[in-house]
Amino acid sequence: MSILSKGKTKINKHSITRADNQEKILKAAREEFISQGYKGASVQSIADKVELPKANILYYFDNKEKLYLAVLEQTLDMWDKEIDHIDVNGDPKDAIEKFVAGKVRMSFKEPNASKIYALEIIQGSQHLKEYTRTYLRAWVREKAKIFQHWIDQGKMADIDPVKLIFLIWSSTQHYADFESQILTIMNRAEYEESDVIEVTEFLTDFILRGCKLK
Amino acid sequence: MSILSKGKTKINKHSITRADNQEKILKAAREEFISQGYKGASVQSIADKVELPKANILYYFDNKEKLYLAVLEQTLDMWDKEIDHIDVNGDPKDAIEKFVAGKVRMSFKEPNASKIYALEIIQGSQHLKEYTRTYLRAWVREKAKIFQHWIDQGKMADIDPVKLIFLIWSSTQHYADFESQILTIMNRAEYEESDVIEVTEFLTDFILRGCKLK
DNA sequence: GTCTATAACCAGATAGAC
DNA sequence: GTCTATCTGGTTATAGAC
Repeated sequence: MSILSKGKTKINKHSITRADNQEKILKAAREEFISQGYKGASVQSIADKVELPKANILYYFDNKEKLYLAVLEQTLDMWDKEIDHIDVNGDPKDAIEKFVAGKVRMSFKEPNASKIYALEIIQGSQHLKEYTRTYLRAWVREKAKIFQHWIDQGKMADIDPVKLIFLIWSSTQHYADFESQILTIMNRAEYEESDVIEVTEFLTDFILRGCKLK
Repeated sequence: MSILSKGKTKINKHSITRADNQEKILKAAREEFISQGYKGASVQSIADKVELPKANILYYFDNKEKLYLAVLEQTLDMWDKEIDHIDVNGDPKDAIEKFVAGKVRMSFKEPNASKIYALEIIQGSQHLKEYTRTYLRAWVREKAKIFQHWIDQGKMADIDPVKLIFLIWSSTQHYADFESQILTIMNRAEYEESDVIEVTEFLTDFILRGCKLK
């Protein structure tokens, strides 16, 4: 079930090709919305990419705005599945290692998920205010509480847990969002598997030290 | 002189009001380009904000694309002035403290400069490829060399200097780019002066520890 | 359900008066 | 230099054939 809406998806004999088409459309739409922006994205151009008539796209998703919302929703669902759960019963070193590694892997494997989300937030979170106010705020407070618990037990440095979460988010997502800049600076055409490993090692190491866990 | 172009600006008796108008237009345009995206931004809406006829804006900047480029250029110039110089003769602790503090101050004082830049990079750096390939790449390599020098002297932890620079960029700019998300999560309407101080303290402290400088 | 053709709209750019 | 009025092109969305 989705995070943004609670609607049910009907399954009938047509739904296989339709679901298949919808997947392809969402992927193409995400690329188009990222490179051209919301207004700059044209439904025609998305239709061309998936080789379907423009009217079909609008038939599936009603209009451009709903298509964009579907892209955002799919992104949030993807993240929700992927984000490692920080368990109060574990120890902080283990939790941070898993959290950082998960976020780095996600940034390299699905950079577009991070990008479309970043674009939306930078432009003012118009479509995600409610999601942020309810779901994300609760998530941050819950995790911050766990970190604070560990701090109170003297298990890690006495630092602001919320700022720690922001630092982990930003430093990991940077490799997705600023991909084009990083590749150009390093004079490379694309990321390699070794980059994922090196960045994970660097960030876990650095952040653990910042938390006095190493 | 600007980073992107090397053109000269003529100064005559009309240039005072013209320069004044251009400043206002660029500020309004930056806001419009951020909230609406490049294609979504309308010259009419920028004209309305500065209370000038649309044709005047186009007369000043020739066309929408050149106006956007002027906004980017102004942003880069602003950053260039602001970014603290890391001096090879100084010590790493001092350099990082100044660098982090400068970036945090800039993020809180001029969030829109960071936002318009982030939007451009996330969307593929189309207009900044050349700037990144030449100017920014050289800047990163030069600073990385200085860090490496300090590492070789055993003055700080043996970590990848380029990844350290990326971490400082991302963790500081996050407070500008993700402003809307951070404020919503913390249930606040806007940043306060105390936030600048707290974030600066948190980040310098954390990063210095990551570099084994504390 | 699918697709073609078209309506209705809006934006950038410019011609030309002042 | 400044501004009004207009042209032109491209977009979403829909009506209606298949």
